[in-house]
Amino acid sequence: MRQKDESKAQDILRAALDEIQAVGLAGLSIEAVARRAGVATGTVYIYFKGKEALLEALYRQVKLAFADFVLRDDGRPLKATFFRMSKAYMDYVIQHNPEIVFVRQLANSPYMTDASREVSALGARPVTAMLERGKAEQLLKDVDTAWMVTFLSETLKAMADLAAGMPKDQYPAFQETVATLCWDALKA
Amino acid sequence: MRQKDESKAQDILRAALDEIQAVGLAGLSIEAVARRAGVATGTVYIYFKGKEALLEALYRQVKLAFADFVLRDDGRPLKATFFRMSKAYMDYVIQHNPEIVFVRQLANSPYMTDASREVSALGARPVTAMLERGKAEQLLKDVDTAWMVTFLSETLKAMADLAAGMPKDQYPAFQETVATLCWDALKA
DNA sequence: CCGAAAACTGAATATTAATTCATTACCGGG
DNA sequence: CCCGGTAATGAATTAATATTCAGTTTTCGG
Repeated sequence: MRQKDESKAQDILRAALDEIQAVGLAGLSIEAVARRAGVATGTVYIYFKGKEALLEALYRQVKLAFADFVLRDDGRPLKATFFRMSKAYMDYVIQHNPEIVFVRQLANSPYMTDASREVSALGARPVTAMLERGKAEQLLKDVDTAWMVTFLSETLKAMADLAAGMPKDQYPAFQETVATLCWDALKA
Repeated sequence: MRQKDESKAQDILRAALDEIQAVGLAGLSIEAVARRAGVATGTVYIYFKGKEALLEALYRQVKLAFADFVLRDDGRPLKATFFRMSKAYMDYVIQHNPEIVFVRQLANSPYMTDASREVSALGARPVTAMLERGKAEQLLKDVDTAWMVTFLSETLKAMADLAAGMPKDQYPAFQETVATLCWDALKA
């Protein structure tokens, strides 16, 4: 009996991501996704129960890939870890524009399910852990961790956007500056 | 002959805004807007050419209202001014949450037209002026002003969002905390 | 090589929602 | 108080697109 080709599921997710960047979540059609992935519309329904399930799977994949990219707290001195993670975060935003666009658009859409919300918290886990350690070591302010996570995530995201159209040679200095602003904001 | 009731156009725009907050731009239907505004679906088309025109009119109105919202640098010591403006900015975002949500969602959607992009340009002047003064007085870091403006605006916007569903009595402390984070980030 | 089981197809169907329009309700002037 | 005209209505129309499914192709074990 013939086997499902799992790389096809990847093709479809990738096609959906690119299509969303092109026409937005509101303008996304399964037909366009299928065409872009080089399969028939019906095939999409073999790999995903429906549009909602497809978007949920995509969200999950994007968020978990992100967590991998930013990497775990490696136990080096907090400030070094903080800077490394902050810079990695900005790198990710710049190198993965379609993913960022998708996540932003899904967040306040009717496709945002509770399951996706859970995955989102999971993706923020490494950042959360690092900030908890900083608070425990009294190197960071005694401020609600959830507030800090939002502060750091949203600030880095917004600033990385700013760097999108910047000459490459200015970027390292920019990155250092932004990480310093964030560090100064949160340090005790 | 019967007159068009212009307050009805306002009702429809308001209903669209609230509906978008409830179901997102992707889930917006004219029927739901009409129901919320207490008119028939056809009536929407008397006041707006179509869905796209409605959204463009709404965007224009929201952006111009935001531009009218002026925070003056009153010449008091910089830190006091910084805190007052930061808090006022968050107040604005909280009091106009539906508008903020709408603007964010439209920005990454196919409804974002060039006309809307033009309307968007105004607004950050008072913040810029305050930051320039701080740099001149050497109270703030010597960092590109445009970067600082983005940092402050986007951070305050993101954090104010977080406060949207917070018990009222926690808000003043939250506001103070966030303003302090931003001050510590930018101070020399 | 064959048969079967599952993948794959894409046209047909169902659904959803934007837009239209024939009809009715309402207002203001004569 | 009645009439002309516009506002308002909401069911019908149209358009787009999500989903299904009967038929076809591919793969794989024997």
